[in-house]
Amino acid sequence: MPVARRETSDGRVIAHVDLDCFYVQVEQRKQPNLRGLPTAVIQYNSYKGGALIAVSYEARRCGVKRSMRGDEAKEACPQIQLVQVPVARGKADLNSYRTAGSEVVSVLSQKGRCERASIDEVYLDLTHAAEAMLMETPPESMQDFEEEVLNSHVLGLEIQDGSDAKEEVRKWLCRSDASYQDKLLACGALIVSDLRMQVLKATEFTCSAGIAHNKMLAKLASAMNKPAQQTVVPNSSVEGLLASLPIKKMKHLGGKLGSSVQCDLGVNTVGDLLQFSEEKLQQLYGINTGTWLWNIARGISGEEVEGRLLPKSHGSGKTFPGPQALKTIDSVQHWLNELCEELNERLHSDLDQNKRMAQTLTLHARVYKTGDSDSHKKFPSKSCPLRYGTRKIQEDALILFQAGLRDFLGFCSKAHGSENNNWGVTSLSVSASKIVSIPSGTNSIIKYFGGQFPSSSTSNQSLDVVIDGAAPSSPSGSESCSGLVPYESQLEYQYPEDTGVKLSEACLYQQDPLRNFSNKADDLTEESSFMSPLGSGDRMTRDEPRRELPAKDHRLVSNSSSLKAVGKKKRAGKQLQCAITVPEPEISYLPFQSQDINQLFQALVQTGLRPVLCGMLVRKLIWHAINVLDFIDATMNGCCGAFVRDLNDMPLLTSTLKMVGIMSQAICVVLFDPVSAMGNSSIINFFSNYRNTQSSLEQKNVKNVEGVKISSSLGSESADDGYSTPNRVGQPVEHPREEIDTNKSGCSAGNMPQGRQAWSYNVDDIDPSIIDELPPEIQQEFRTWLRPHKRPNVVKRGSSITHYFLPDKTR
DNA sequence: ACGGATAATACA
DNA sequence: TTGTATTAT
Repeated sequence: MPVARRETSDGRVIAHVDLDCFYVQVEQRKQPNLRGLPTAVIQYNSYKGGALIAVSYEARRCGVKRSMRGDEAKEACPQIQLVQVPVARGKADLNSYRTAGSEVVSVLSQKGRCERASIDEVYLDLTHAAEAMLMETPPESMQDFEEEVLNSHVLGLEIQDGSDAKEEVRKWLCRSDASYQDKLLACGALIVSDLRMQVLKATEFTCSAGIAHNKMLAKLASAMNKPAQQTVVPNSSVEGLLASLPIKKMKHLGGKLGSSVQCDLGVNTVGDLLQFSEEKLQQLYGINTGTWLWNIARGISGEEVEGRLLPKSHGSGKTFPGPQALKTIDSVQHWLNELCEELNERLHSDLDQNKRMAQTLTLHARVYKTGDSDSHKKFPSKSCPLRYGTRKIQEDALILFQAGLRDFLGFCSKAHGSENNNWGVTSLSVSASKIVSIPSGTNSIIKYFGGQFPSSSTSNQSLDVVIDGAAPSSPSGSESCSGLVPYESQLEYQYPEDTGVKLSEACLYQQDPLRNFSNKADDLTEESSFMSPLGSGDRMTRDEPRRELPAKDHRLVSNSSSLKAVGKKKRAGKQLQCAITVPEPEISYLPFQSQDINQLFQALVQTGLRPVLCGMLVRKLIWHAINVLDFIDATMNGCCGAFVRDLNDMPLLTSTLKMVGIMSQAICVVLFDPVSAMGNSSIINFFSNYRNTQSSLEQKNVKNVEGVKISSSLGSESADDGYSTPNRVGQPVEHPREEIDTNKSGCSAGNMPQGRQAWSYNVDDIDPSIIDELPPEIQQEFRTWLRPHKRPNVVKRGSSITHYFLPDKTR
């Protein structure tokens, strides 16, 4: 349910744009001879002519409906042209539609904030553009209008019989006695019609649109006149519209909730909800949903148009209906491999094109169980940190599946090989989520404060980058993972602590038997090596087997302007030495070295910004640092990354949450002063101040956490992956049990060394106006930290460890 | 258990 | 937090 916000800030101009039968249009653009013909897009030709997923308006007029089968469609409309969805790796490949959708977005995102709501829908916030037009060139001053805008539909505008609709629309658009809001909508209509023409020109796609004062109404309106038309919803027509709008037509009410509402309250239309008090609705449907219902009955919807042009997750899935159900681990592995390959491809596109990386891998499956009583039990979804590289994703996905299967089957079933007659997989999907931008944001901040950091000038030298060829990758291929591996044995597998270093080194450089067979492009990224700043000895000098580095692979070539390649050997002793290979040039981060975080904070304070803002900046920097390390880890499987992985690479462990705080600390220490992480350092001291505030309960938690850590070398290790071997270099962190934060410790100034100001802060106490002090290009990012979300339905459970470094997104 | 593949979001 | 459920196209 959307956030139920009460404010009726409805001077806004919101548009919803919807591509008409989008997949059909994409195919028709590919094959122009299909234009104007009744056409449908189908996938999987095999069964009953395939499933219809898009139907042209010509075909709809013939009575063809989506969710018909290809055969039925032929029956209803013999002339229909059926086009198949492209197939890749044995499954539907929707990429052409995704890119076509992006083309449209790039046109539509020009006149205001744009939210890509789905592959073929966007919301636009055109408030500013409309206001500007009203100021500069109001419709009433215009001589004539484009034909297109005169085709708009204006809800509630009476068109007399025999009168000219376009003339009526023209008059409505330039009514000088209209309300301010209506005038804004008129401007919106002009803008949207112009945008739609631009879309047509640039992409050859037609779309329909709704223009209203909020998202909900705009969405309703865009569906009212299709295809290739637009509809305006003036305030005056809202009441009438909702009064006759069936509940189920409303977004979010098309399913069970809508049915309940109809049932419980005995209502049919949205307007019928007007008679119920907000309290009543809340009492029935919860605080958020109740308020939301109360609002929509009045045409109120405070949802913001999110400025988001890209998807928040990527997924690849396939169903195996009926007889096609997968009955063996091997077949599951085969399909997982295909799905992961596609996912990997898309992740790499996203990385290349958008500089984003996903952090979580999730596996979903539908599995039936024959015979057993609880055969309706759902197969559990499982997730783990996402490591980049096809094979890693494939391995992890299989492990996740096996873990899920183990849960699903319970302990009853013995693990016998790969043959199992008890179950069948009817659908598989892998998805990648928690996508973050890689640290160009840090860069932008640093640039903004460029040169203002005292003594932080070690700059590039502080991060020495080694460009190196490949090191061996996992020998665990398909074969070592086949068969049902008992989950417990994976979990318990561990390396002896004291031999950690040697062992990992040995593993790291062992010859990979599969290496010569690797020929996939992505292997380049997963096989790159990464040197630890903490590792003993200089591994770079070892004459390990090395793959030639193709110069053309830009992923392995760093941009020397921001990252210095120091060759194979240079190790400057005590300075931070990170060997980093970046997937793209341009990536630079932390071009300074801070002796401790507080110094950074102080440096920021000296720039004149308010301390609370500086605290946010510090956090943001560290937050990006975390991303960097994840990135390094994912790309390199390096030793720095191993730090993180020790703490983080625990697929399937639910106690990961507890680790986050400690992980953050480890990252911080490693990034800022890894050498000192081995001994005493100002950072350690800095953090040790927090130990005092630690409660005994928290101590207990930490203890558990450590226990978990020791026995949690799950996943890659079980796959005998030299890279993923926990690369325990000495003691990971000197004081791993230091508390990270408590809800209120917030960092009282008394705890601060030398009585400096605290750089921590409490989001609740922040005056949002501080953001205005920031440069515009950063403001937006910070705003999202402060944006209040919804009232929690339940009282927040007190978690003793808050995320010290992560921005508090929930207020 | 053929409305498939994919995405977002709310909630526990 | 992870995992589940709902909704939509």
